[in-house]
Amino acid sequence: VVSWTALLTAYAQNGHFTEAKSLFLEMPERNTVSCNAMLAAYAANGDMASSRALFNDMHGERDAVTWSTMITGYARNGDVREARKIFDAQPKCQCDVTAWNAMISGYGLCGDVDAATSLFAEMTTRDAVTWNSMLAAYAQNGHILAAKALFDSMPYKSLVSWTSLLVAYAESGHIDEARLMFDAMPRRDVVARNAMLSAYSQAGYIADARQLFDDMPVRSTVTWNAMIAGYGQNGLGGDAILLFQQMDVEGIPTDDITFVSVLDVCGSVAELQLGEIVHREVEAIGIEIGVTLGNALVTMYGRCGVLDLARQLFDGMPERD
RNA sequence: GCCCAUGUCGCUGUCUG
Repeated sequence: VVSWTALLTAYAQNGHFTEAKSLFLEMPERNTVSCNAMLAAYAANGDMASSRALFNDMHGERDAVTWSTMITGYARNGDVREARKIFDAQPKCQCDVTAWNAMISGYGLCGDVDAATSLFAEMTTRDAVTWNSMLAAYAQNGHILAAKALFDSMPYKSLVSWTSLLVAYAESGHIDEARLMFDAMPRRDVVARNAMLSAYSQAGYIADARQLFDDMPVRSTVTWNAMIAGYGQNGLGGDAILLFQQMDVEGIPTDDITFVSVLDVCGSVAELQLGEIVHREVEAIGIEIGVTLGNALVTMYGRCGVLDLARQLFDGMPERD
């Protein structure tokens, strides 16, 4: 069961929902852990109805993970009310911090900062994630002052806390504050550096962004994506394209967002030829063209004036939003 | 008794703009 479940999760986390599902159905044996994994897989695929059906079947087989998986599933699929119902339906003796944390995050996600705050206040046992979840709820909903106040009162600050606040400053246009946070951080990882890189480019400080990029000891796909998007957003489409090509040369793994960013640049500077090359590359690599990539391709062709191709792609999309 | 599978917090993107 352990290896079947591990495989199921691997499929689900790489977007192979169909394979995950048939694996689940073919498993010789299922337990709470494998059912929990499938609950999460359904939720990641937006299928809360199936998730709920399985949850209902799990009656005596539910554990703490089951409950928090359902809470997160509903929250991420835009149904906080149902998430809260699940939260309230938990056996009361089950004081699982993770479920509380998930519920706070759910409220943060849907913008209900007040509900997050009161839940946070009710908690008697908080862990590091609890504090960070509350911080994120403030930070991601524009409550910068509240975020800062909470940050200052936090018993333990992790990289997550620092980065959350840094991003909140950057996105509200307080680049100097963001930079102060970055400089004051006790240590920095690749996520923190990526956040600062984006902060620079959002503020138009593209040279600082590039400097940071060059100085980074470790770069992730997100780093490259952020730099490419930064060039694009600052009107430096040529540099964006160069960087994309360098990614290829250096064998850096790409993802959907890489292609979306590059296609966006192609569209904005009407680089039809490169857009077509990227399109072919996407197909060559065999990435599935889902809504995200499909939208980017349609937009790119549209901006380049190739409306018939844009329309053809649109018609061929298996899913649209 | 211990180890291996599942859940909660921070970074990048397209349309609407």
